[in-house]
Amino acid sequence: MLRTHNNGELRLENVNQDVELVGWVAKKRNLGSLVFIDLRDRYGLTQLIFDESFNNITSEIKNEYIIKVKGVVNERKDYNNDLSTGQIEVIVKDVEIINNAAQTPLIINDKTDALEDTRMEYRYLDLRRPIMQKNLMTRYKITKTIRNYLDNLEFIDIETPILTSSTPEGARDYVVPSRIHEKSFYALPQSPQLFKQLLMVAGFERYYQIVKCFRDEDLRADRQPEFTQVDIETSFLSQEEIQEIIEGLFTKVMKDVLDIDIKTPFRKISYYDAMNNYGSDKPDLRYDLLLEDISQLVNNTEFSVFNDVLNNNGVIKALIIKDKANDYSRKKIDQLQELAKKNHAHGLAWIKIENNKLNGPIAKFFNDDQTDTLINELNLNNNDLMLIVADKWENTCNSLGALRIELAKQLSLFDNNKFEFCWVVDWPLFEYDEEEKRYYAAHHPFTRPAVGQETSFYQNPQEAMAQAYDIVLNGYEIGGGSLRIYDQEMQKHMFEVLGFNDEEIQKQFGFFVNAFKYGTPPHGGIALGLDRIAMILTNSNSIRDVIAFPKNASATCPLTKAPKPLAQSQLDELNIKFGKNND
RNA sequence: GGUCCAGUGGUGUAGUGGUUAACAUGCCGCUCUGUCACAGCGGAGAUCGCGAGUUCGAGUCUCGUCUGGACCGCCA
Repeated sequence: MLRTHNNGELRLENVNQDVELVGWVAKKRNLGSLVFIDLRDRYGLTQLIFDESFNNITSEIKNEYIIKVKGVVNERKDYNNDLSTGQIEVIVKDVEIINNAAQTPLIINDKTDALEDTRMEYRYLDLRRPIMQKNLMTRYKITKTIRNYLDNLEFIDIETPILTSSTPEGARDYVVPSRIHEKSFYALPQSPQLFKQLLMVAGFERYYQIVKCFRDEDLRADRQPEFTQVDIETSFLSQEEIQEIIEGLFTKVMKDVLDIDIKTPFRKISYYDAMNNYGSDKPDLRYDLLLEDISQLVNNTEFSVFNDVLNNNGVIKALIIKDKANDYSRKKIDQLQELAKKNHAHGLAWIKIENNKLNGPIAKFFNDDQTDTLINELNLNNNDLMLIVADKWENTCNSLGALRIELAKQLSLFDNNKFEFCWVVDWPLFEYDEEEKRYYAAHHPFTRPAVGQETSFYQNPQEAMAQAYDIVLNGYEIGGGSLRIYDQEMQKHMFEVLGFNDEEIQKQFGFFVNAFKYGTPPHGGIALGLDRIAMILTNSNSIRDVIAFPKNASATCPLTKAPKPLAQSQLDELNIKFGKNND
């Protein structure tokens, strides 16, 4: 052993003990005949002190060198309250350089200001920063807690294949060419959905897996092409029973990881209420700032945009920002308008309340009565600002929802140490694609229709609701689940609504549909996004900060440079040839 | 596929058409016995992502291109 203690554990009670420490040189402070070195390992920092007899060797020691020291623990003259070991130091009696280090391209410190690009290229150095170590340890704590919790509830961890079969619908698949079977490909799973349902058919009753999933779609700050899902499936449980299990899981995670007590049961909000009130299907409940439907208050103004929208089944909604109109200049409002347009609003109207009157470009369309109605019904006061979108329901909600989030940031409406969970329930079963003139499954094609709609969902698909539920934390969708169809006929109808004929069903999902013949239990489950959960619990801005080796925004790995071209011999073995124009 | 932002010593930034490209940090050297973002003094280090254009003159303006980031589409 190179050490008797780690760099985070020595305390006052160790004073006068002989110790041996090893670690990386985090910082050297040279005061001439007295040199301090902060020695770092994953447990923390310990201050070493060298007298002038070590001058030859301390001048040789640079940042990130690995050194081993023998010494005596000493009480410091001045405590450093920022360090767990801040009351002691080690007076060095002997030192050995274990390894040297080149100048690092980034500063190994929580406060590094290296850009993401540099951090990714030298990820192993980035991960040496205490904050990143803490993030990954938090992630580990989360998975460990989840495993313990589920193990105690008699869930069993079963692995499902990574090399599997491509399925239509859903995200683009990552595919892997088969060497043995020419012109055939495996697909990497977008989720173990079908396998976990088959495990229910098999009779395991309670399954979980913390598993990598793959989707070949464009990335975002909270989206990676490979990501980790806590995949859970149960038999014979109701939606409420499944939700209780998950609420228990998060209660335990929040307690064990952050020592925070959360309240259960979580609020349940229907999809339509979430959209109407928060302008999002994943509402951030840490603050109010609700969308107000003002369609009925402005339905007889002279403003043609409002009238056109109302005549075309659109809605007019507003965000009311109390007592902040003076803080919102024309320029700032224009920026908000850009954001609204990005989210598919045609425009953003605004009204400021000044001297108990409406002010702004559209104020002139309101007569005195309409003005009074608006002010009274909405309890408007001077210096209030109204941001108004008039559009199709979905566009109105979504664009104001985006503004709500932006305004909350600008006005500091939320506390980063607050955690507000909720369930979003009562989802539509289908979405209709106007261009392709067909229905798509809103959740996935194995979702059970709501109670009472089992027989009619394929006659009136547009009205069918799903027994699906998303779990939302602080405005992020951290999981989604549903009760599944377990009736063979119903599953067949589902595929029919989605436009599959018998032959296609057999070809794409035959193995799955056939399994339903042999006694399939009622079942349902959920998949939780581990990366997002870890991102939120570590207060990170991106899931890349809780993934050891993530891909960058263009889906490449800056460290290994993947994906890369293959050697010709490999291509030959796989029988892959490129066309003349794209070789 | 689209929109927007960025690219300047090792790292992160400033530089808004005009001298020798500035600052912080890191690095190197010297001084210093209580620092902990140590301090002080000195030093090295950048053909300003790449290519073309406008101009007497381009880090700065234009076009193209590459790279990175945020978002929209997409993500059942």
